[in-house]
Amino acid sequence: MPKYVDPEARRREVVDALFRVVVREGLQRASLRVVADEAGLNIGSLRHYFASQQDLMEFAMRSMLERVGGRLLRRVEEIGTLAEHPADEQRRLAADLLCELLPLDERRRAEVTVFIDFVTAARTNPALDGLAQEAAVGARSLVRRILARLDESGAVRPGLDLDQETERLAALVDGLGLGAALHPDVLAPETAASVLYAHLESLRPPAA
Amino acid sequence: MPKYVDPEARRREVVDALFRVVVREGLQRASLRVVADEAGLNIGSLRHYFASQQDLMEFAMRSMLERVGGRLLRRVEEIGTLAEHPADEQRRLAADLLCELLPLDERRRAEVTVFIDFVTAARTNPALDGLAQEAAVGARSLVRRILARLDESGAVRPGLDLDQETERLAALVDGLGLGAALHPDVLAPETAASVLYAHLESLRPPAA
DNA sequence: CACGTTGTATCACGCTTGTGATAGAAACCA
DNA sequence: TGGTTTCTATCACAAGCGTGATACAACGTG
Repeated sequence: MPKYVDPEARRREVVDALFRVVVREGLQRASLRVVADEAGLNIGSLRHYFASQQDLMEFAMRSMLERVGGRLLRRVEEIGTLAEHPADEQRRLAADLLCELLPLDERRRAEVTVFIDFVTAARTNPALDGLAQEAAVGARSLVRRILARLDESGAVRPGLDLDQETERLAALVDGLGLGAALHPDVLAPETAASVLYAHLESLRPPAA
Repeated sequence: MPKYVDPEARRREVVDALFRVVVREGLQRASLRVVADEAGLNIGSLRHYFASQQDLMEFAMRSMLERVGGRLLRRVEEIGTLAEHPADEQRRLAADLLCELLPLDERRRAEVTVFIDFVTAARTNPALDGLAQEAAVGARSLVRRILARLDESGAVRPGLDLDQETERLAALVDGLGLGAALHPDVLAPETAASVLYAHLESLRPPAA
């Protein structure tokens, strides 16, 4: 009982293929023909689902951001109200959450890698620039919310400049992700994670 | 009295042209023809100074790293023995130095931008990978040396894990540079600098 | 059955790419 | 001056690119 192909599923397959190509050979090698091959599709079929190359790129980047963003938001949900946990655990949970943005396994490594390529490409590609901007704002908003919760429940030193700390933490995560993704030999992913945990520990209130 | 062209100067001109193209349109658009045009040269002339495209890319990346690295080392020299200054100023000088890696003016913005493009390209370009590795190691070595000096002269809290703090500071600078270069509207370069200064202040010894 | 939609597959076109080959001008040296 | 090296300029080629056009099978629907 054959049916029409689910176009949404097809698009997802194509995007997955594109991600594999990007991880393996970089965004600049992700031409329509190469992506089509990787997806086991004819270029004509691929073009039936994506009107143009720009269209594919834009859709792929949006998909990536939605996946990562969705995962993060879901994890925020799971944690729920941080205030129910002891302060040590609150900071640990916050770090766990942000570890989603570090290349600690194959999945996350792929996501970080693809993210880097798209974000840098967005600088000179107007079609992607809006999404990159969105991602930057969204990431800061998430970090800010985490810090605010920690602050409200007394899991971090009082009187912190949350705006400043948001930028510091966001930049730290970006830098750790970048370093661990591009130079795992120089910065081991586990080291990156431990630095992140230590950073959050450095925000804890004084012992007395 | 015409003389033979200084090939070294010519190569430098070509590399400068390449940098301009990369800043303006991205590394991906920096083809031999485009770079030659930007340099006001014929592609044939360009190829007289660079055997191949890979050769040009490699030479350009090495040039960039030497420029930035040289500037940093020179500034370390200028500062000399940090221990001669009061602790507050030592930390400020350290931050000043690292600000060389933030896009605080056109020159630094160009350098950071080109750096990002080359380092990400290096991931899938074996010819550039060694240089990128070198840069990553060198940056950490520099940061480590700065922190060690601050530590020796008591300008930072005693008992710090210098390895950990090196990675934290290096990642922070990377993240701030990346954010401010790619999304200056979201992260103003001056904000990035102030975050960097604040970070070093957070390492100061307790008041008592 | 017939008809419109959806999906797959190919061809051709114009363009850009890196590169090999070549020719000739310009500069230097003997 | 003649000869060698340095430099500029151009052509041709194969390869890859995005894309428009088209043909045809597969499918769902009336």
